[in-house]
Amino acid sequence: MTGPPRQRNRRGEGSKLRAEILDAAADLLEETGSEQEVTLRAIARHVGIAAPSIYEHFPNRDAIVQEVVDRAFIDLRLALQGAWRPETTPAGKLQAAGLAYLTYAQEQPNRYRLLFARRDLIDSEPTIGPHQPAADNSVPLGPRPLLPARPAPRETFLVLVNLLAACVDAGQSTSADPFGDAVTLWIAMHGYAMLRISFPQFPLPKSDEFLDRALREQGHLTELPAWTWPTA
Amino acid sequence: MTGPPRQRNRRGEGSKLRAEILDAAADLLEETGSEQEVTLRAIARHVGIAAPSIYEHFPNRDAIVQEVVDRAFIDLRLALQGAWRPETTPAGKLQAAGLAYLTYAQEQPNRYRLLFARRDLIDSEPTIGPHQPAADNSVPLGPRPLLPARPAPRETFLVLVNLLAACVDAGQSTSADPFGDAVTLWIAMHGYAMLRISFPQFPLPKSDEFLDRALREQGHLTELPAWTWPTA
DNA sequence: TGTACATCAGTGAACGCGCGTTCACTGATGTAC
DNA sequence: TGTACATCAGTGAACGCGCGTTCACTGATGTAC
Repeated sequence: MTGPPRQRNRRGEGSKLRAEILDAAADLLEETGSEQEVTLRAIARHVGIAAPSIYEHFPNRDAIVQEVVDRAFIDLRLALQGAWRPETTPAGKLQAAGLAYLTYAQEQPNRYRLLFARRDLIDSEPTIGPHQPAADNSVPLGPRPLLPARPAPRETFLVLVNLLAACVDAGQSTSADPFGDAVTLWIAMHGYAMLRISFPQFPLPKSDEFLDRALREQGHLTELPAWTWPTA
Repeated sequence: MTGPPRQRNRRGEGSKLRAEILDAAADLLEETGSEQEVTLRAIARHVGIAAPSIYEHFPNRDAIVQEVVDRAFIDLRLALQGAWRPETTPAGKLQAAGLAYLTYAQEQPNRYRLLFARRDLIDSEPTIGPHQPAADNSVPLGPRPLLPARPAPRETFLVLVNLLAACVDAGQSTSADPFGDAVTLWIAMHGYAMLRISFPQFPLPKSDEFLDRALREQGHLTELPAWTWPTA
């Protein structure tokens, strides 16, 4: 460790260091792009503390990474839910959330990739729900029982489902299967986001154009607001 | 190292070990799912040799991983190109290649993920080509100059472009921009493949249904052969 | 055909490194009286 | 107000481990004569 010794937190403020550790881990992850490089000692260096100090706040290295991933999913969900103004129409909300999704992936590519790369998350992720029969639009969108194991991915995806269902209710989408169409929409957005991360030089369409096309073709949206702000 | 000592190769057959090393590295990668776990010593253990023996055939660990990635891209391209019978129509070829793509990703998920996860590949991948004006269908599909740095990803993608352009020529696609539409098709297939890998339990559509929908909507195919073999 | 020797595939021991984790500790902060 | 003491945030040294890489070597395979 270099530099002047760190000012110690006062009594009762030990949790400040906990937050600093998590921030440092998230920073390191985004910088290095590799979960393996987020070592306990690298985190400690980044915060400016001795490595054993971390054990006051986390039982082991993996607990830190786990919490970083959970926070990343929550941040993504909050980004989607905070993307629109309250008075916006459902279609405008879905459009804004979609752009927020692509923007999140583009601005924090390594964090976004990590969301889908954790083996434990992959293995434990339960079925979100069966395909709903397309007879009516009554997708079970209310509060579902939260399974204890990592609800974050499910909750994030359900934002999309709910928004699309709201479009149907408002007559702005002709989707007969909002759940299934939200899945296809997600596939398109994920594919776009991942390819853009993997090959930044590849001539992908612009994100707003791609998103509008996906909303129309995969989400069966019939009315889409014009873009009023510039996108990449 | 355990077990009986390995039978040494005869003179002039040293390159057999080279192939074994590459195979072992590919196996390890698919088993562990993590590039970092493909250590030089783990490879040596898997082959049944002493670790330094590898240096007879590769300058260092990274050269092995690099070659594994290159081979994976080539294998994917060969899988696409070997997917159809010679007498198949262009639309049938594209359909078969698309299914081969999704199958490759599903059967070798970690290998597929690695294709898109190498930082050096990402940074060095040059622009494949600009969007072509949609005025005519003359996408430059002939042999392009192969840039020395990692042509494998480009060549693989160009298989899709060429197949879609052939569909246009044969009147089986109304695409006005085969290059751009192949990009969108690739986005859809990549999104499907990656989500299926990340969340095997998630209720995605079946791969043949998804593919046909993508071929129609993204590829503007007008005629699609019926599936004559079962898919997952 | 026999033998001395060169070649070459592969080995074993060792190196320095960064890692996660443990342990006994230090010294400033706050509290009891 | 002063002082002894408990608390608690954080430290420094050390551990065993697996890693990539190096080095001098071994011993079977093939060749020259």
